[in-house]
Amino acid sequence: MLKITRKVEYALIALRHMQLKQPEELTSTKEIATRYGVPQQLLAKTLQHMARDGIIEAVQGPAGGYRVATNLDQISMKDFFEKLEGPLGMMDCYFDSGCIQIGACNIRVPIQRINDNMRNLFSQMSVQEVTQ
Amino acid sequence: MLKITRKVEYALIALRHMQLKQPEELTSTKEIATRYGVPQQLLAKTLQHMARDGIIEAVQGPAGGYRVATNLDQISMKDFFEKLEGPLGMMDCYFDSGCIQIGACNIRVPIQRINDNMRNLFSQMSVQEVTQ
DNA sequence: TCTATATACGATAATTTTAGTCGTATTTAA
DNA sequence: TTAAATACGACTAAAATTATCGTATATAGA
Repeated sequence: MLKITRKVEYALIALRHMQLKQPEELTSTKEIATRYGVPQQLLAKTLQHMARDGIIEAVQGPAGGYRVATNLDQISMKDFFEKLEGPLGMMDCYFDSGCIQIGACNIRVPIQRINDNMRNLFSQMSVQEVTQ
Repeated sequence: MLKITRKVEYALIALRHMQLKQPEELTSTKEIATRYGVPQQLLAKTLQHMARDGIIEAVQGPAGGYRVATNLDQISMKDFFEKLEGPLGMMDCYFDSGCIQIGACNIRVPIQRINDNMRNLFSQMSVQEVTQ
């Protein structure tokens, strides 16, 4: 319960690794995969995902790789989570209204309150804070 | 990601339902299951679990049921989560040290920081606040 | 005492989500 | 031209979650 996914975990590992280098320096998927013992293909997809989202920048071809593209101070953990995993809610009904029981449900409002607290927590935390 | 389980969801529904009654009044599993369209057997196990933990009190036999046993003001959402689901960590390595990569891992400390924030959030939130 | 209705609980099955792999295409430096 | 890198959809495997089954125990009320 309340666990982060490997995708997010690998993304954070990669970002932290890249931040230890010079801003312009490139890092390949393979380098991170072997360094941290992480499955290369899954990591690759995660890095491609982050590149699409503009968090990192991709350079193709041999001697290519990735580098941090954004000021990680400007992106919150909430946005980071949502870019990688979609809407951040402890229950699906926070966004969906697909729940049939929604009329009978007696905890929708309370759960939203908890959820707001959690979203607020991660809104105030930058990726920089975590990976620095 | 970062979702609560049905067990916790059903537990909250049950607690909130019981709080709408007089303190001594009993509520059966069936009553809650039919009222909120929740699977009775799973709810039953959850209520039994809460009874073992002293959150609610069980009365056996026909016309039996459950009632709230604790002052829900005195129990935090963190403790509530942990009673029902075990240790509350966004990554297993927060508690376990089974991770082989633990030496190479570069985000253990950062993740612990996030985790501490989340545990702190739920430590300061009482069950009463949520279910009142 | 018998019966119906309730809790107690371990074992197992079904479902859903997450994690990981495969195959192929594209890019580009050397 | 080749080798090493990113790009990406489809598929498979594994794990976690959710739900059900079967049986035992308790007890109020007829």
